[in-house]
Amino acid sequence: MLPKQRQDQIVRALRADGAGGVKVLAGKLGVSEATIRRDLEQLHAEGRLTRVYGGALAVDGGDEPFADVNAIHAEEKDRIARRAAELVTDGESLLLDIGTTALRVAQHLHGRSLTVVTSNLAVLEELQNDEQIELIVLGGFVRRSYRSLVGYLTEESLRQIHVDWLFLGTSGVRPDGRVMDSTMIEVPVKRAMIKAADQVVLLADRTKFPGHGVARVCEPGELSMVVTESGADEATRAQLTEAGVKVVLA
Amino acid sequence: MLPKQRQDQIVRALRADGAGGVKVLAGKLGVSEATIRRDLEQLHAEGRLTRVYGGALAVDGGDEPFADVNAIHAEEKDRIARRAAELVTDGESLLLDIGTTALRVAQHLHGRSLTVVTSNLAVLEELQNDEQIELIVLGGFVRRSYRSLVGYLTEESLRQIHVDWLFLGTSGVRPDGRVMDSTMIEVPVKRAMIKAADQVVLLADRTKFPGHGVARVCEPGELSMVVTESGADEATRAQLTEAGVKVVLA
DNA sequence: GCAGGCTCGATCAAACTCGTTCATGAATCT
DNA sequence: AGATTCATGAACGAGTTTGATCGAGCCTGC
Repeated sequence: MLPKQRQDQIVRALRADGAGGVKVLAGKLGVSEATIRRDLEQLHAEGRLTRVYGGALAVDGGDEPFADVNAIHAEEKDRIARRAAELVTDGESLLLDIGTTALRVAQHLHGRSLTVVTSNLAVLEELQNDEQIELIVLGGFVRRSYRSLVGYLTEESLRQIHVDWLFLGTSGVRPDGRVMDSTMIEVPVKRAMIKAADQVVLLADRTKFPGHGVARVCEPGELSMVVTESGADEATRAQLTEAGVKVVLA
Repeated sequence: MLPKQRQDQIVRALRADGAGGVKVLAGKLGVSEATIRRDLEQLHAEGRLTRVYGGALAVDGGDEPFADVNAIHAEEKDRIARRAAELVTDGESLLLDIGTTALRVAQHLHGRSLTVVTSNLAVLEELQNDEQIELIVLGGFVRRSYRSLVGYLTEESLRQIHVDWLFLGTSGVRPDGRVMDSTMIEVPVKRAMIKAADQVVLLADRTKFPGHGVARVCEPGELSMVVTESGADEATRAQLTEAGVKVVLA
């Protein structure tokens, strides 16, 4: 990427988020923090952003809280996401589900050569400026509360593609191994996603074992792998293993 | 290949990708980096691209988005966008094209009860938090430099929907009334958009009359209306009127 | 108000890019 | 045929960008 392009993207990223930390920007754009600092200095001199300690603010909407920049990550959930990201080899394609779980996976994909397909608007924002990643957005109706795309357009788009990996979130896994979800409207999309992937990986921290949900997404047999953590209910894990699902502890 | 041909191709490549590095262009065109540098120097002198360290950027010519330097005709372009937004009645659906022109229309839609369909990521960002608006995103490959979605997924999504209004941007309208675009890759998407709308409205400020572009988007007869401003070339306007297009001055 | 962790700018070496120069070969002119 | 023009690629020194490192300064929690 050209230096000028990178600087344009920094400005764009700040417009989207209101603010950005040096470390975050460096990760997003795949360069060192030193380079980001130099860019910020230059852009500040040009009046295209406001430099602050730890990062920069967008120049117009500069009243956003900067606290988010140093937000603390939920360490455990992040470990699961990191483990999931390690499963994928460069050059492969993956499908990221709706929800924060999938967003966390996306955060670990920066700088890698991958094709990412998603209906998750938070993932789109996260990876929008990452040149390395070929990003494909599924169509659909914007569901603001969940920052996602749903509906028949999404399902139709899924029928047009096929990927190596699917990373699926869930509201909970029932004791018999069935994967559940709390919102009906997402279920047809999740089913279509399962059909569009070779490997279906479920991401679920220990609080999802066992868990509830009104809508059944799929049977355990439809999963290839479950990434979870130690502390997840033994019986449910056994049920999954029996169904031929590989259970990985992050 | 002739030098002129090669230079045209460089300009075309930049329009498609937004920017290009010397090394990348040399590889693409099968010549040495020295030759590319000489070409870039010459094209820069002709104003057909912007030279930057490491390569070149596409020049702001067509309905080219997000180059940050478009504060020039902002006032006039905004008047056209406002006029366009007034055409739509609450409860109706509209399709917004790629580009800054469509983004400006979106900025005038806040708070209204409408269904907005788009493949423009800037429009998505603009309307994402507007509860009143039902927002539908077309699928597709993310084209970062233009903040848009393109490709067969986009076209396929367009086949699934139909809207009342389409607001179309352009790089220029030829003297015979043909609507042109500067980037080939957008054309199939724009054609699919035209098919998916009852009323096709072209938005074009006076600098687009007459204008050029490598790719033909549609014949004047396919348009329902053109919103422009006084000062736009009379002859071209007459040509449009003759083709049955209503020409509105903002 | 103190300690520990971050962030900062400065500095340096390595990698990259730039414009210039020169030699080569093809096409055109004399 | 010989001379001239022109585009091209290789080579080179100068200038630019980048990432790593380091000491100084700033923030936060105790």
